[in-house]
Amino acid sequence: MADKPSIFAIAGPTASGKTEIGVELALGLGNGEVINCDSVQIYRGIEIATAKPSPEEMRGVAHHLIDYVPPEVNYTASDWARDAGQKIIEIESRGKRPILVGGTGFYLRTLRRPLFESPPTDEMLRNRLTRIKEKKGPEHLHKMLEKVDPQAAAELFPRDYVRSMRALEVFFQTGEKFSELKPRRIPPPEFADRIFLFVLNPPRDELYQKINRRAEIHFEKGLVEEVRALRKAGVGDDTNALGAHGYRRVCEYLRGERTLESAVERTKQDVRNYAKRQLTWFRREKDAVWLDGFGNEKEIQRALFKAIGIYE
RNA sequence: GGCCAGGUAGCUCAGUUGGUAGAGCAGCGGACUGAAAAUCCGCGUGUCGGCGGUUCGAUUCCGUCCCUGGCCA
Repeated sequence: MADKPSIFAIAGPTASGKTEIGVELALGLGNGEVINCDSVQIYRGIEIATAKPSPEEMRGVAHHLIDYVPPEVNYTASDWARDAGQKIIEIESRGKRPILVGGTGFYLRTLRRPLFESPPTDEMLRNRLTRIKEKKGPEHLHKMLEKVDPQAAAELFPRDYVRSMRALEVFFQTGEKFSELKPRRIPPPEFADRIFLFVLNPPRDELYQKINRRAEIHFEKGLVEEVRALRKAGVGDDTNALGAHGYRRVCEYLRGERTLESAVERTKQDVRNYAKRQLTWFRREKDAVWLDGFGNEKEIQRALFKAIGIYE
């Protein structure tokens, strides 16, 4: 265990400077390679509003799991955990150091503590359940779940249809109850306890200002045109890719459901609320080491280097 | 300058036939086991524009002043 090196993970809210400090760390280690841990940067073709690192920002550091899934595919946390796990092994086999960088807390948790064995999403079934939800309301799915798996239902809020739906899907696909499958944990991968998590935590008001500014820049840089082109190429409004921040609101605008101005404002709000939820998520990761500032600040970078024992 | 309508939570507003007030949004906290940039749960004290007056008691009625918007000069 001591013979294998640590794997560092940089997390934190959107716009907190994860990319910068991640690259800095890779360079500091001398042989680091970044593995993306962001559920949207995964997708190819969606660019402007995703904060994907540019070649200049990468500064020669190799980046993995970016731009490698077509936008019409719905990629999931378990897909990422599988791919990231393979990448870690592959990178280490070449004698390099993988660094996980990204703000999708669920992905990171799934990598460290694998989900229990359950079938992949059945799109047909999900569509059917979605139609039931739209027709009879989210609570109806919860009522259905109460009948087949009362224990799982008891742990969910009736309106939380995403979770009711998944529990129903698992039951219909396997005949087994979600609540009974849940304790059957898959053991964590070998590298799980070599992962050391750092969380950026900039001052809230500054973070929000940066988020607001960023959203405006995305629209100025042609976000609307990008969405138009994607839709023309056949990417559906209901895909994960076009559900991302900015994209989602632009789709509503293009469907005539809101004004362009309200799309900009609503996007800012979406991202602010999301940043807050990310912080809530990472507070739950008890082993995380918090870095109170933006990742592009020298002081914060020094704090990180000091914490992991790299001295300049 | 005159007339009218307003000034109530960070914003938009509701309300109190006089007993010091409440929604939405924002914001804050939380949950999260194959959609996670998703989905869901919880949290509402603020000189009710200022100053006087009437009243046991005024944010509510009266007077006056200030501010905003509209109309008329």
